[in-house]
Amino acid sequence: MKDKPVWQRQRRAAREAPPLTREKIVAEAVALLDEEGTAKLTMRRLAQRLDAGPTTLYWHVDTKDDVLDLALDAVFGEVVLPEPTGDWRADVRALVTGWRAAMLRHPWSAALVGRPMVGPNVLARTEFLYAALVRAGFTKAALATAAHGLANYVTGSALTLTTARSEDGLVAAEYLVEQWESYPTLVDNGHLREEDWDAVFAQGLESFMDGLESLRS
Amino acid sequence: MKDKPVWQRQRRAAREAPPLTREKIVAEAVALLDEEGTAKLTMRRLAQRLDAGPTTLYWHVDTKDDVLDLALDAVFGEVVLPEPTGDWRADVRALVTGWRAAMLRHPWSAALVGRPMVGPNVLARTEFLYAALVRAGFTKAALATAAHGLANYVTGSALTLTTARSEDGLVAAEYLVEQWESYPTLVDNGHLREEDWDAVFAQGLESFMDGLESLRS
DNA sequence: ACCTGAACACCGTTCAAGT
DNA sequence: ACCTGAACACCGTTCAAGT
Repeated sequence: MKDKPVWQRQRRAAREAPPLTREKIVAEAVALLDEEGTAKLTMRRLAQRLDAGPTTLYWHVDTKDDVLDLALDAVFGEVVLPEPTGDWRADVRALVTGWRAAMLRHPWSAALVGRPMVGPNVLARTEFLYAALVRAGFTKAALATAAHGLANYVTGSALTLTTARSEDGLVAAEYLVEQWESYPTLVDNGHLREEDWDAVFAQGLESFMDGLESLRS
Repeated sequence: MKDKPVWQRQRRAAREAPPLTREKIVAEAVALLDEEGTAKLTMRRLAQRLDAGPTTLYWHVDTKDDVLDLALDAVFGEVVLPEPTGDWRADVRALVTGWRAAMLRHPWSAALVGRPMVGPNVLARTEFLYAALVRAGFTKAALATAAHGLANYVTGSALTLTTARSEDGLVAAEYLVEQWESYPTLVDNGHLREEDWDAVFAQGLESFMDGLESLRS
């Protein structure tokens, strides 16, 4: 029986080296998004970076939206789950600060929040948030208010900040200044020209938690 | 001199009837988005609805993103600017409630907030918000905290709600229930299964404003 | 089980040309 | 001043076929 020609053996070896997995696809998608942003994420370009044919991805994933969902959940995987301390405000603060930091490291992520978030990493963090609030004495409507309010606050803050920092955002801020006559209060108070976003975030979080105190039972 | 043939005169008349304007384009875009959602908005389909060639829109608008920016600003145009009452909480509550309602009437709008919002309608509402807060005694960092926090709270709430109500959102909620063992607190407390979203929103808003009181000077 | 190429039905946008 | 059609350089996704 005749042996296979060299080329074929080389091809096989080369191909066996990196068997594509869903994990690799997601990791590469995150890298692509970090480097070039949402608009540049294409199934074809993603496949190219993985040395795969453009249609190969569809064996591991059903659709491009799947890739985005998985990438977003991967970002949440970076959020460390804090050790519960017994102080609900400390627990919430720790979680939510890490949550925001992860989104800021991946500026494309905040804008993806308009899709249902039921990935395991998201749910684990949300579970922690609920658990911390339950321990603090929030129940029923008050619990829903606190949990959704806090989650909305973090993601909203992250989205506002990444938008403001984007190229378009900086142009927009300059454009606003030119319109002092129409929007004096905005311009005089530096809307979109904030410098210390971290402090704004932290102060708002404390204020919100202050306001939630009276909802505990 | 020979008169023009009939067909030509008919064509002209027919064409002169609806001269395309940016306003008409935006109105039609909003209608299309309301009916079919963001994914279905296409320059070609939009043009078709306006009885125009696919490339005609580009005389009135530079890019598809322009259309989206204009459509989003149009939504904010529906938010009525309340009469200032002297009670800062009443003013903020009125503004922010109308703001949320407008976004809920156009469920696609919340997900568009990741672009810089410097349209005249957005800015007028934001100016009102800042002015109300300045009247209430917020300045500097406290003002930025209150303004951004409240804005993030509204848009975040609207986004969470429209996402939860979407087709994918309902599927996601069912999927979550199946995972009681992994996320007991979430499932037991009806995360994503909220019924009275209006109450959750209102209670969170009051809590936040409670917490902001101490920042006034 | 995993990967490929060809092909389908679309996209946004440009531009020379028309009226 | 406003509109058009043809054309370019892409898309996401399907599917029969390969190994």
